[in-house]
Amino acid sequence: MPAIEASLQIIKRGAEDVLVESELIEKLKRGRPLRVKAGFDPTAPDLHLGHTVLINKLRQFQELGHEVMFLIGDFTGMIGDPTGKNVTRKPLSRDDVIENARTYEQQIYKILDPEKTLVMFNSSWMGEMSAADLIQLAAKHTVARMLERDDFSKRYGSGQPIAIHEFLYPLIQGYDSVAMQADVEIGGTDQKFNLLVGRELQKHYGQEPQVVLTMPILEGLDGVQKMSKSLGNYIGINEPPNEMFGKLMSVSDELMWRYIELLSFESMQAVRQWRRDVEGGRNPRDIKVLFAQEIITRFHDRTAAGRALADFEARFRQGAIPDDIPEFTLVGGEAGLPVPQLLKQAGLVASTSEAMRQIDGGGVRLDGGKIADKGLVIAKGRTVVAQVGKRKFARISVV
RNA sequence: GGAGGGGUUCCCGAGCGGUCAAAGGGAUCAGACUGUAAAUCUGACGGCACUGCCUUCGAAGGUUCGAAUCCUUCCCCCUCCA
Repeated sequence: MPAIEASLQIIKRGAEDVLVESELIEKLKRGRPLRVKAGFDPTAPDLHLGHTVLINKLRQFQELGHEVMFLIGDFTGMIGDPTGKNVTRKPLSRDDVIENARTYEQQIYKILDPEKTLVMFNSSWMGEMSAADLIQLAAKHTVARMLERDDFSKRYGSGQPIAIHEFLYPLIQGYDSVAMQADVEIGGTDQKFNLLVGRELQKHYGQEPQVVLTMPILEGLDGVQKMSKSLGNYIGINEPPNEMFGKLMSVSDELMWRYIELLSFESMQAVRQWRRDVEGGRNPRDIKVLFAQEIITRFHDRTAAGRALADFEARFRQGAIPDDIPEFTLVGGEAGLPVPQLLKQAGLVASTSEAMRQIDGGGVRLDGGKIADKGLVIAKGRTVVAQVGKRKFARISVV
């Protein structure tokens, strides 16, 4: 195992907070592998780069010889969230959870070492807890302490509803640490409160409290809100190389540095050099390209990364149509298929109304040429390449 | 248990019998400019068989020639008191 000081440097890289650092040093000094916990929601099996900030950190722990416990919070997922606002969030069945877990494994092992990763489910201990046990657990915390949590106090203060079960979630998450005997728990900064509840509960249950390590939350493509699937501002790690490249290139210059800091495996020295280059007049775009190549190589491979770059250059420097675009065969009437219909059926727009607006706004091209006539009909037997905006393409045959 | 306030289109938020598919802002999309960056400017922003028609203002009924706006019941949220 590497020297304590070196380990500490790696662990702290990019981290927001280490609570409590002296305790971490104590734990490291003992020389045995630490049990490192990180919890994930069972409902979102499509991982995006935001999730990988945490997973990258877990990987670093593994490289230092520690044991990673990847916790899937299926218990709460199976209860579902009865809050009125989230009606879409339906309870998950046992099968859903297992399926999701499998998808998780598939994805996280692009980063983590399967040999050193333990996948766990909190239903295995929470499922056996009785109502009496739960009340006992709830008795270990007070409402006042719960209201210390930032979002609770804000919501309470501004008259937003808080359902009782929301108070239970931090307790359950904290109890997971007890059941898992975690030495370290990693989470986003937004999880800080919950992670600290784990420390409290561990003390109550006679365990040494875990060290809490928080990682910054990665902003989404908009640069403002956190990256999340529901906000649509994410880059999924299973996305095709071209998509990834396009999205990474659309990241703003300021945000780019944030992404590099939290997602790149480049050394700190290399990143510092990039910064100096840009300050000295180098186009930030060049750095973005290098970074995008690294990420695509991580989740696909080097060849795919190269192809994505070449495709990108062709498309946006020379206005060419990309190679692999979705193909559709649509059924038209006697006369053929009106363009708004065609765009809608190919999924390029959400409605024919939108299609018409896009045509009015000059955002629609057929075979590379802008069209202005909303009534245009594509005759049977023709094949056209339709384009809406800069990035949506489809090759459509009308039969 | 009692008293009061409130639920409007993706979000915030105006409207309080006709001129309302509903002001304004944000988000979003498209166009121009670019480095598919930012900023800026322009336009759009419920749906459709689109010069018209259909469905929206918590839900269901009702009054009216006409309702997001008035009435009734129900559901949900918040505040204060207990």
